[in-house]
Parts: sequence; structure tokens; C-alpha cells
Amino acid sequence: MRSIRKNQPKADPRKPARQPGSRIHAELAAEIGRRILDGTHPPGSLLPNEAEWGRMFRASRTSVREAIKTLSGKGLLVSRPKIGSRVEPRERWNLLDREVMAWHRAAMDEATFLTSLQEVRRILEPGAALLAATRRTPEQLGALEEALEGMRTAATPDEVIAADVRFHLALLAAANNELLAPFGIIIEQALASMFGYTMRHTGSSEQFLTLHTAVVKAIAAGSPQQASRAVTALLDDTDAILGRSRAKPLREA
Amino acid sequence: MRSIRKNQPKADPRKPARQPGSRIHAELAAEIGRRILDGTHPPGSLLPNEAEWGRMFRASRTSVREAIKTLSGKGLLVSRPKIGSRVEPRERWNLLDREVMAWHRAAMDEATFLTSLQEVRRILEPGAALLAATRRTPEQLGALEEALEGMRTAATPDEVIAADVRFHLALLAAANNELLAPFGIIIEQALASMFGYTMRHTGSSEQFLTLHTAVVKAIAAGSPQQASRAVTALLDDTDAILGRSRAKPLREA
DNA sequence: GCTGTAATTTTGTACGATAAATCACCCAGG
DNA sequence: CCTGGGTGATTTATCGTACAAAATTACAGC
Repeated sequence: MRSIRKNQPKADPRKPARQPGSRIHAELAAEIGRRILDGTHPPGSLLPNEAEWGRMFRASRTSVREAIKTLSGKGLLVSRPKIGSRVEPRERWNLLDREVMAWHRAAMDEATFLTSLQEVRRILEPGAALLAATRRTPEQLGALEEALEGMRTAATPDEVIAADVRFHLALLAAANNELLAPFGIIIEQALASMFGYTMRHTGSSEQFLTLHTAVVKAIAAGSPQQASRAVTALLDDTDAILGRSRAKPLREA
Repeated sequence: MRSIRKNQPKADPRKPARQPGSRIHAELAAEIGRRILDGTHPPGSLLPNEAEWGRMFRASRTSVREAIKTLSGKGLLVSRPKIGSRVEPRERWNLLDREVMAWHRAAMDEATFLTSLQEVRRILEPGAALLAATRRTPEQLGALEEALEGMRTAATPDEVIAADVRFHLALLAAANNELLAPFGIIIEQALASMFGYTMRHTGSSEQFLTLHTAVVKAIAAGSPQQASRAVTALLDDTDAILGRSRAKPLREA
């Protein structure tokens, strides 16, 4: 085994020789993305130029550019010759992108983030259940039942969460609206964020199951109103577990 | 004025010399993206390798790679050495991305697409109105009123649509949930798609204004239920203009 | 037949050069 | 003074080439 390398650009032993499997451009995109989301580079500001990023991270301009392309594809910035890369206003950011949302979540207060997520869930999921009750295919109903069974038989908290995610994604899918499915990332993020909270509040697992079962029954029966209400009850329970005494504006009706 | 170029890579006069201002990598991303969305390259299939794209479009591999990075950032594909770039399953696609949605819209039946969009609007907007009624700032209320005034004084259909888009985006913004704002692209797409339809059905413009005014009044008064119902009525009217006799599952309540 | 190794293919990274876009500045002319 | 044009400088955009790394495939040896 030889140890020489012909085109080794930097023989710098201080650089800890990136772990294998990591893609430099992906790391750069994540690092720059995080710095944008956490406010280090606020909207409207000019980022360091490509050469400078390259020096900072000891990466080639090629890799920096690929990272920047990833980020501009997510609406975080725009690049123009002679100007540089400028951070876009927040409303242009594609917050519903998996990575962007993960960076965002990491950068902000977890509780606030979770509140926003749950609020959106309260809007979306009852509506999705309404559609699902009349449209779900037998396969989609089967997926819901499978997820329910998964929650019932789960041995560890991780498995419960995983089955719960499957359940709510299956619910969205059963609405049979292709523009509804992408919202799944909101649910994934919410349940992932929730992980730390729910672990401190065990004890309502039988109610947890009952509520989920009610949703499946309503959808199986083809009762839109019932399904919608069941989902709302489920979200109420979730928020209760979170220990929040929120205003619950959606329940005023 | 000289016409020679030192490092001209291809002196091919058949290639129509890209119009200025166009970014090659952006064009490539759009072209490949469209081909994925329209089913030319279905999920799970392997794309041509980077060198081949380069030959097809007479572009350098560098540009092709930047285009691919844009697309993989949108969840349309993943690349791995020796394997190539494989199209991801649809549920991974970031359909809520502006560009992806535009490609999608171009590739599918317009009426079906519009139906999906309106369905999501029926779920989201009443919920947003509910929140907006209690949370909107005076500035956000002002933005709604401004958009309303814009519809009233609009001289051309284009101006009406533009003001309408402003109105509904302002509504989303007034809900003061940062995860709700990104859904604005759904509204933009819906109203853009609707353009061709509504032009054939003029005549209900006074009702159009009345319904929008009702929304503003309810939000100004801080009445969540009223605001929510007003928005639903507005969407009913929109669907009626579209000439659809849809099941209106959300109105069963 | 099985196993480990070599060859091969494709993406990943690096570098250097040039093109194009655009801003900042200077400078002449009114 | 201001105004306009030209000029230079800066940054991204594109190109071409070379090599590295990953992962599949082929194959030799047992």
C-alpha cells in the first residue's frame, strides 16, 4: 500500500482529513445554510465571496459553488456577477424544505418552533382527515391500521414515535391530494421536536391509542366530520401532553 | 471591435449562442427538472451521467453538476459515485418549491392541478383567517385594505389578479405563523392558473369585491369565526366562477 | 462454488484560465 | 456645478483537465 498521492493539493496534517462518506459540498451547504438561518448573515446582507468561503473551509471554489447552488435552489440567496451572493428576504426562503427546516429548528427556540408547527398541524390535519374519509383506498386504510398496530406493539419510545409519524403521514397520503403530502415534513419535524417533551410525560399511552383508533374508525366508516373531529381531539391531547395551555383558537367553533 | 475570442471552446455557429442574461446551470436545471416532472425520467430511474448531459446541451460538466446540485437540493434526485443520479420517489420531491411547482404545473393537466390547489386553499385559508382575526397587527390589516383597494381601482384584469394575490398573501402573513407564509406559493400558482379561466367569466366582479370586503371587515373586527366563514364563502365563489360543481367536502359542516 | 482482488465506471474535488456582468471611479464637456 | 461616457476592477459564470473516492463488476485462484 502506497501512501503517496500525486495531486494532493494541501499536505496539511492539521486538517483532520474529512471523515469518509461526507460530501464537501453538502457540508458547506449545511454550514452556510445554518449561518443564514441563525441570523449570522441576515436577509439583505452580502455573503463572503466564493474564494473566501473556500479559504475558510479549505475547500475548492468548485465545491463552494456547488454548495451555493444548493442554497440558491432553496431560495436562501441569489448570486450575481460582481455583486456576490446576497441573502434573500425571509419570505422567499423555502422553509418547507427538509434541510432548511432542520437548520431553522436548530437555530431557534424549540418551544416556539413547536408551537408554530402544532398550529399548522391543527389547520391541516383535520382537513386532510375530512378528505381521507371519503377518498382513502383500501391500501391507504391498511397503512393507517398498520401504523396503529405499530404503536400498540411498540417496545421502545422510539418505536412509538416512528409509528406515530407513519400514522400521520399515512393520514395525509390518504387524502389523495398530491399537494398535501409534502406537508409531511411538518409532521416529521413536529414529532421529532416533541420527542424530548413527551418522554417526560408518559402515562397517557392508553388514551393516545384510543384517540388514534377513533381516527381510523371514522375514516374506515367514511365519516368525514367524525374523522375531522377525531383528529382535532388527537391534537388537543398532544398539546395537553406538551403541557401547553394555549389559546386553542381553532377550537372556538 | 474585434470578434476573436481566445479560449472559445466551441466555434460552432449552429449553436445559437445563448441569449445574454441566461445562466446555463439554471437552464439545465430547469430542463432536467421538467423532464423529471413530466415523467420522461420516472422515479427510481437512472439519469444520463454528467458527461452525457454535457454533450446533449453542449455544456461543461461543471455547469451540469451545478444544475444537478440544484435539483438534488429540491429532493428530485440523489447522486452517488459509480451509480449515477437516480430520481427520488415522488414523496421526496419538494413540490412546494416555486420552480418545482411551476414545472409540475406545466407537465400536468391544468384543470386537475387547479382542483388540487383549490382543495388545499380550502383547508389553509379559513384556518389562516381564524388566526389572523385575533393576531393581525395594524400594519397587516392595512396591507389587506390596500390590496382590497387595489382590486377596486384596478383597470385591467392583470391588475385585479395582482391585487388578489397580494390580498391572499397578506391574509397568510396576518396569521403571524412563519410556517404558514411559505404556502403563499400555492396561492400564487392557483391564481396564475386561474387567469385563463376567470377571463371567460366576467360579471361577478361586484360580488368578488363584496366577499373580499367581508373578510377584511371580519378580521378588522377581530371575529375569528366570521373571518373563517367569509374566506370559505370567497373560495366557494371562486370555485363557482371556475364552473366546477365540486363536492365541496369542506362545506359539509 | 466461493472469496478476495483488480478493473471499471461514475460522481466528487481541485485548479487554472477566461468570459460576462456590473459597480466605482475618473475625467472631459457642458 | 452636474452629467455622461469610458475605463478599470471585482465577482460570479463557464470551461477544460486532472485526479480521488466510491461502488459495482469481472475475474483469478483456490
